[in-house]
Amino acid sequence: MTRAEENYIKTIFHLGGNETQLISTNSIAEEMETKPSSVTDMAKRLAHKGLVNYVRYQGVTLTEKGKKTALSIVRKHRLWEVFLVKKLDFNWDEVHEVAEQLEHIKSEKLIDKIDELLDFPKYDPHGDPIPTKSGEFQERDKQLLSELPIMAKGVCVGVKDTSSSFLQYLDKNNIALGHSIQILEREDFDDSIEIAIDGRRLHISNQIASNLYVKQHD
Amino acid sequence: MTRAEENYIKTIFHLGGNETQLISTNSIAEEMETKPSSVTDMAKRLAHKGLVNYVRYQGVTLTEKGKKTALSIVRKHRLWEVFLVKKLDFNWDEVHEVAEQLEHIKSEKLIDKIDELLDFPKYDPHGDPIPTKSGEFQERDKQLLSELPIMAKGVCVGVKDTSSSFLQYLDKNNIALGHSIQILEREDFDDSIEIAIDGRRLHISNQIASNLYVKQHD
DNA sequence: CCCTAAATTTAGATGAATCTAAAAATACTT
DNA sequence: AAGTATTTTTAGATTCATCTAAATTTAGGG
Repeated sequence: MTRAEENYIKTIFHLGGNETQLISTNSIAEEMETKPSSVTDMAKRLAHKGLVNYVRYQGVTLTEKGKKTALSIVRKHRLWEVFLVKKLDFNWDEVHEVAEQLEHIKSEKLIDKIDELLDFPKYDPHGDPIPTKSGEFQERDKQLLSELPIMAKGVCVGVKDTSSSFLQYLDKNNIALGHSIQILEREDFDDSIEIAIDGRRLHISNQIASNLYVKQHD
Repeated sequence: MTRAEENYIKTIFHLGGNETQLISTNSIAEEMETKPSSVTDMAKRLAHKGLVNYVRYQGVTLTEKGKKTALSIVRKHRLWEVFLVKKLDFNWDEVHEVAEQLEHIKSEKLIDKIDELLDFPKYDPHGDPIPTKSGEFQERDKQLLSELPIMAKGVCVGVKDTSSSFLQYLDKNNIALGHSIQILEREDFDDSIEIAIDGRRLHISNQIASNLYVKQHD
């Protein structure tokens, strides 16, 4: 598999690879910042290799083989992210681009050893689950903070946006995975919310709240 | 820089990149298991980028910029090899291909952190020196075991051949870097030698002896 | 249900990296 | 010094991954 092929497979997976619904060439192109015509070309190539089902003018879905490939890449990406944070003291906002390169290293032994060195982590630094070696993978039970009812409590378990600027905002405001959050008030006008976190009160916009995942508890 | 360009620069360096003498396209092609015509093409491209001096029908040498690039790649390769052996328990005969991929990862911070994690090693698992971040690099004082005079003693400091089969031969016979070796006898007929190592006596062929580096002592 | 707008694909071009086969330059040899 | 052998380069083709511009298909609105 070439690097480009792997990147397409990964993108298709992120765009809904586990479902049966077709992913449009346009959405792939947008996500990858490339042109739809390039996606069409690649869709044919991937279909030829048995990694996707391609229906002209409709879109693509991953085959079983494609899903397996995607999970293996996602596994590598997320394990490398954990490695960078835990072993090399990278901050969680600077791991993405490097992991983007490391995920293409071809050595089963290498990634298994990294997994072992990290003591088989279940989640990456952004709270996303890490597929197992055998390809098991389950989304965590979570919801967006913006969807939590008023007065409800939850633990911060992940982020939707992983951009540097968002993660740095969270750092600056001392919001980290594992923290408990309670929604105190919701402003009707702009859906901004007042939260309690770590004994502090904080006012955050809806844009922030709709990029933070929490797991509700009582 | 593309991966192919980096690989050419690295090969030219290994073929005598520090000297002023021109490296022939043929020797590069042979080393890289590619065709001379491909090398010619790439030589032009690299010359255009200011990484090599290319003289038609004569060969190439690295420019200062090319040397700096080569040292940076060699540094990455050797640091990754140390990482694989020291942190992930790879054997020294299985690190080469993986390091060959890892050396192309583009992140200055990553390699500096790896360097730090390993406590700034000076030599890779095969005894080759690791260039510093600033590009300082000096070959170790060493000679081939086959060139040591009779009764002379030396410490094993490196290997010339890094193939799996050679390294596994050394493992099997308990010859490792750091061991002391004395030459007891040399057979005129085939230049094989009898050595003392670790209080054992061992008979080794000239082919083995001429792939093991030692530093002579008294 | 037709017609336009949007999405998608085709056709043709480009650049990187490679190859083969033929031509050119250099090196050897007598 | 001439002729042959070797090395190196050129020319032309191929594959991957991409693009632009034109053509085609699908979808939505009156």
